[in-house]
Formats: sequence, C-alpha cells, structure tokens
Amino acid sequence: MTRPGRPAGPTDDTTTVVLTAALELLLTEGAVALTPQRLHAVTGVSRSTVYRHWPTPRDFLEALIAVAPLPPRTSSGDLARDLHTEVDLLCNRLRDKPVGGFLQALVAAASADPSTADLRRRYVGDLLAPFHDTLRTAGVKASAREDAVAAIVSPLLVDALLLDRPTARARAHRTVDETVARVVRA
Amino acid sequence: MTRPGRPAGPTDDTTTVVLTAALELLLTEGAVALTPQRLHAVTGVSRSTVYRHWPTPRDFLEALIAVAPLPPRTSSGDLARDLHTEVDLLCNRLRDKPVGGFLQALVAAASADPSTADLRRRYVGDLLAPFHDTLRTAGVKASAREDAVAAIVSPLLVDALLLDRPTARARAHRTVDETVARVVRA
Amino acid sequence: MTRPGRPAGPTDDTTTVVLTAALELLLTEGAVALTPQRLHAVTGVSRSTVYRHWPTPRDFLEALIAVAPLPPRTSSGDLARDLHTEVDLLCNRLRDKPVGGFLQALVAAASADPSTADLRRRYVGDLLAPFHDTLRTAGVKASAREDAVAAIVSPLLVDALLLDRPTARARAHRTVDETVARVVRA
Amino acid sequence: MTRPGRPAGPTDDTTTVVLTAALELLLTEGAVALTPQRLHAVTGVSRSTVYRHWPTPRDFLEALIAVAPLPPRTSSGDLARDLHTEVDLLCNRLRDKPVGGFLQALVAAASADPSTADLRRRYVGDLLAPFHDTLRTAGVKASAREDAVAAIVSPLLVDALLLDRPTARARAHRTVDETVARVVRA
DNA sequence: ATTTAACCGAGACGGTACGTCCCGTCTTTAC
DNA sequence: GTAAAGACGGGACGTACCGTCTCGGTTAAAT
Repeated sequence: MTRPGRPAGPTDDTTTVVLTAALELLLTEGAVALTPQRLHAVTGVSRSTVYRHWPTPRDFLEALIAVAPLPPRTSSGDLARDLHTEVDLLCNRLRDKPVGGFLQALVAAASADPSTADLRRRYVGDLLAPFHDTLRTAGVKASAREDAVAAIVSPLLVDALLLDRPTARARAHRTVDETVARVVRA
Repeated sequence: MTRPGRPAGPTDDTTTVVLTAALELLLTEGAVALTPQRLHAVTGVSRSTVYRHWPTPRDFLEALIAVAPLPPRTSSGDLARDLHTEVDLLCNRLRDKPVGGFLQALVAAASADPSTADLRRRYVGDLLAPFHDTLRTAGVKASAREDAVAAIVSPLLVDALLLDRPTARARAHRTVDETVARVVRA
Repeated sequence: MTRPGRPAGPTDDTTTVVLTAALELLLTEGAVALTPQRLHAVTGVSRSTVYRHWPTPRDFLEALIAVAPLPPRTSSGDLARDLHTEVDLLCNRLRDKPVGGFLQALVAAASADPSTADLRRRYVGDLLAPFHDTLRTAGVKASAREDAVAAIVSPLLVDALLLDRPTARARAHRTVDETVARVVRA
Repeated sequence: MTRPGRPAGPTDDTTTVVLTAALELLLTEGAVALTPQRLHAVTGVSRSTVYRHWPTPRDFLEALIAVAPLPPRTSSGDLARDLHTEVDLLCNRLRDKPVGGFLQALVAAASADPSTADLRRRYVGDLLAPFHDTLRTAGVKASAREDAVAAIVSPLLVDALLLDRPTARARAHRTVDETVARVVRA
C-alpha cells in the first residue's frame, strides 16, 4: 500500500534539460560555471528547483558521471589487438573533449572541494579499467599489469590534461607493442 | 636624470610576506584559497595593497613560479645514473607537495581562466626539461627522446595529480632501465 | 491568471524598519549619513536587501517624501487668519527639524546628483502650495500671489537653511499683515 | 634677521593653479568633487602637495571665500538708488553662477561636515551686509532693518538655491520701493 | 471528484567575497 | 624645505552569487 499524493523526484523533463545543460556548461566553461545560478540562466528552470534536486555541487558531478556513457567492453582473444583497440577508443574520447574536459573539471573541482576527490579517482579508475581487464584476462599478473597500464595510458592523459596537445596516439601504440613483447618474454 | 618620487613596486617586506603566505595557502588549501581576501586575512597586509601589486590571479601564479626554486642541473657522464637521479629528484618534489600542489592549482586555475593555460604548459615543460636535456646530451634523437620522457615521467604525474597516491618511484626506476637498454640497443 | 511565485517588493517589516531609520538618520546626521551601509548598521537589515529595494540614493529620498505626512489643508474663510495659521504651521515644522533637515538634505543631494534636483523643487513647491491656495481662494491674482508668497515664506526658509537661526515667526506674521493690507487696498 | 633655507609656504604658481581649479571644480561638480585626488587629476599638482597646503576640506572653502572678489561698496546718498543698485549687483552675481554655486556647495559641505556651517553663515552674512550698511547709513534702526533686508534678499536666494529659476529681479525692485516707502512713513 | 503530497516558479533575505575607488599618512627620491 | 611619486592601511562603494526561506499556483496519484 502506497501513500497518496504525487510521487517524489524531479520531472523527467527537468532532469534531462538540466543535466544536458550541466554537461554542456562543464565542458565549455569548466567546473566553476556549474552553479544553480548559471543553470537557471541557461535552462530557464528556476533556481529553487535546481537547489531542490541537486543541493550540492557534488550531486551534479555524480549525476553527470552516472550519465556519461561508458561503451561496453569489446573483447576478442588477442591481447595485442584488444589493447590497440582500447588505445584508439581512449584517444578518440580524449580528442572529442568529453573525457578531457571532464578530467580537467574534476581536478579543478577536487581542488576547490577535496571531498570530491574520490569522484576524480573513481573516474580515472574507470578509464584505466578496460586496460586492466584486458591484461588480466591475458593472464598478466598484478604488478606487471600496473606498470603496463601506467606506461600506456599516462602519457595520453598528461598530453590531454597538462600539455593541451593532441594525444600521441602513435606513441601509445608503440608502447603497446613493447609491452606485449615484454609480457610474452616473461 | 631620473624621475623624482618614490620608486615603484612593493616593499621587500610586503613581497616576501605575501608570496610566502601565498605559497603556503596554495599548498595547504589549494588554488581557490589564493585570493586577495585570504591573503589579507593571513598576512595582515591590507587588501588594497594586495590588489595594487597583484591585480589578477595570474599575477600570483607568475610570481610564485618565479620564486619556486628550480635546483641546478646535476650532470655526470653516465646516462642511466643521471636519469635515476632526476627521477629521485622529481619524486621527492612531488612527494613534498610543492610540485604536486602547484600542478593541481595550475590545472584548476586554467579551468577558471583559460588565459593561464600557458603558465601550466610552461611549468610542466620545466619539469620535463631535465630529462630531455639528459637524453639529448647522451645523443638520443628527438622522437625517441619524447617517447622516453613521456614513459618515465607521465606515470609519476598521473599518480600525483589524478590518483592521489604516492609516486611509484620504483616503477619509474624500472622504466628508466628499460629505456636505457632500448636506447643502447639502438 | 497571475504569474506564479512570491509577490515582488519588500516585506512590510523591511519597509517600515528601513524607512523609519532612514528618516531618523536624515534628520540627525544629515544627508550624507543616508547610505545603505549606515542603514544596515542601524537597522540590522542586510546591505543586500537595502540595495535590492532602494538601489539609488534618489529612491530613498522619493520614499521618504512619499512617507512624510503633509497635514491636510485647513481653510476658514478669513484670508488673514488662514495665512497666520499657515505661517505657524510652517514655522513649527521648520523648528521641529523634519522640514529643515529635509531641505538641507535635498540641496546636498542635488549637489552630488543633479538628477535629484526635481525632487527638491517639488518639495519646496509643496511647502509653498498652501499659501498659494489660500491666496487664490481669496481671489488674489497670480503675479501678486507670487510676490506675496515669496515675501512671507522666503525669509523663513533662508533662516532655517542658511543662517541656522530660529525662524523669525514674528516677522513673518508682520509680513502677512502688510501683505493682507496691500491686497485689500488693491 | 631671517632663518636660512627656502621660505615656507606654497609657490605662488601652485596656489593660483590649485585654487583656480578648485573654484572651477566647486562650481561645475559641487562640493563633493573638491578633493585632493580630483585637484591632482585636474592640475597635475601632486596629491602630496595639495595635502600639505590644504589639509582639510575646510581649508579650501576658506581659501576660496578669501579669493572670491567682493566688489567695493558703492554709496551715493540716495537710499532708494543705492538699494536698487545693490539688488542689481546681487542678481547679477546670482545669475552668473559663482555666488549661487558657492551657496549650494556651502550648504552641501555643511551638511556633510557641520564644522563648516560657520563658513556658510559668514558667506551669507557677507551677501546681506551691503543692504544692512545702506539702510544703517540711512538711519533705519536695527529691527526694521532686519525685516527689510530679509524681505528684499530672501526671495532671491530661495529662487537661486531651491527653485533653480532665474532670480525675480523685478519683484526685488518692487520690494525695495515698498520698503523705502514704509521706512519713509516711519 | 477530492484529497493530498509533491512539484515548480518567483523572489525576499542574510551573508560573503569581489574588484574599485578614494581617503589620509607615510616614505623615498630629486631639486 | 618644496615638490613629486608612490606605498600602505583603511573604509565604503555597488555588484554578484550563494544558500535558505517563504510565498503562490499546478499537477498527478490515491482515495
């Protein structure tokens, strides 16, 4: 038996309109712009409503991370092939901004509010996960796996996040080859 | 013949007091705390004075970068030894916060004000420079150098900046060995 | 069908508290004290709120003029008697500060912001109006009326505004008598 | 025997330049604009220098009043004629701004800083003086004199100061005639 | 059809920080 | 000793958001 009255929670309209605009804002103007004020100005949804459903900045970041589409793992049997595929996937996502912008925003947000640092760590973890999975499936053991993932992915992240230059896709592929060779030797 | 009147620029007292506090603030509370208001509260130097000499946030970042002591290059003849030395140096600086905090702050600042992105790039460039120099001295050519530096340094930066974990010093040393081996083969 | 949302305009509380204090300030400390800052200090109403509802100094003067109670016209049939009554009324109001202080404040305000000069003129006009009315009712024609009003009232205003001395009530009554006599002769 | 060294006091240049600009400022922008800052901006004379010689706002008003040229008394023997002359003189000075603007400024200044009220009173007293003198010379006794001066001059001041309208010169002359007639009757 | 609980918009309100402007005092330098 | 240039502390200004709240009107389920 349920209580009478209107069910709780925001209207679907409101949710989509606001979160869409939020993502847009986050990527174009950075984490600082992600305020109820700005969202009201952009969407027309009233300030009160925004506060009602996403009381803290953290709530926005969580909602956005939840929304962000992580494409399903694609696994063939070949280690080298799978790693190359993952590299291309990551490079594309870094190039097309969503991921790069998100990272910048998360670093900035955590810098302003340390309590969101876990979101940043989790997000980065999710980016690394496919590589870890692939290597684990291939039977590479933990410590070597850590090294390999770091060697492949870190340069890409540094390029996108700190140096504002196109991700060095070719270099990453080379690193994959070296990694696979070393793993096979072992 | 010079103009009459008091020479321009802040008193030495003011400069040191403010910049010291600024660095302290930056490292303990992050980039957002680096405001005239906070500096006034912490140092007792009046808000007007702060605004007079460092009108924009960028002015602070520039002053701090200028102040930050970059240790002199130490070069023996041995490539492997030199690289290991540089790795230890960088790891120490990342562990002791100054560099890690600075990086976070610069990313956050650029997120709020894109015109400071060049400061960030320059700062990261300065971090990479010793490695580049060492490899160049050893006769490694440009493209291979880029790869090597990225492989060695990027994981360290990612650990410090994105994952909040102690820099993987051991792994970096391993990478150095592999790099040197590969370079020698070539 | 009305717009949704809370009705605009200050709460009744706010209005009365602020305007009361504003009048008090104006009369005790002069026009310069009539600032949002001071009103906040005196009333406890926050600075933001004051600025929200009375953004410019002019807004305060207007609100105060609107509030100021202009006593209802009292008209018997006798010209001399009515003029004497009006003189006493004006002298009382000048002596009890409200009007005198207001005049000083309006002159000072117009000196800082010429766009408030119309408020000053209107206010002075309102002070003269009862005399004009009385004389018009008695059938005195325009030009003579101007002269009479000026002769009776001006010295009172000058005493209050420029010479800081108690209004010369007796002299004003004498002037009324002379004026009436001259009018009757005509 | 004089002390060695440069004589004290401002250079003549400085004095004239600053005071000229001060009068200009006072009349065009009102008493509020009469600050060392503005004078520096307008004259090029340095802020320090201005503070040295006129430490308080009051010093400026005093210096300006001292400078203001009060034309010498012109006295024939005829009461009526002399009064008419004085009326014309005053009306001209009110019309040509210096006096009117000065009065406005003095009222505003006294409103901000009551300690300058005596300057205002003195200045107004100086305006009335010629009329008092003329009447005293003609043997009119004190109380009647007060009435007469008030009746003649007050309307002019009110027009200029409160109503921003051209001084009613004709009416003033009429008042002079009536006054003279009444005095003669007595 | 009525409840009834929730949504949503508009805005008041106290509060904090911002960046600017000016004040008055002072210190340093040149003449 | 005058003058210029400018540092410095201090205070008010007007603006912009923030987060909380209080009003009104609307909507959608459960009775």
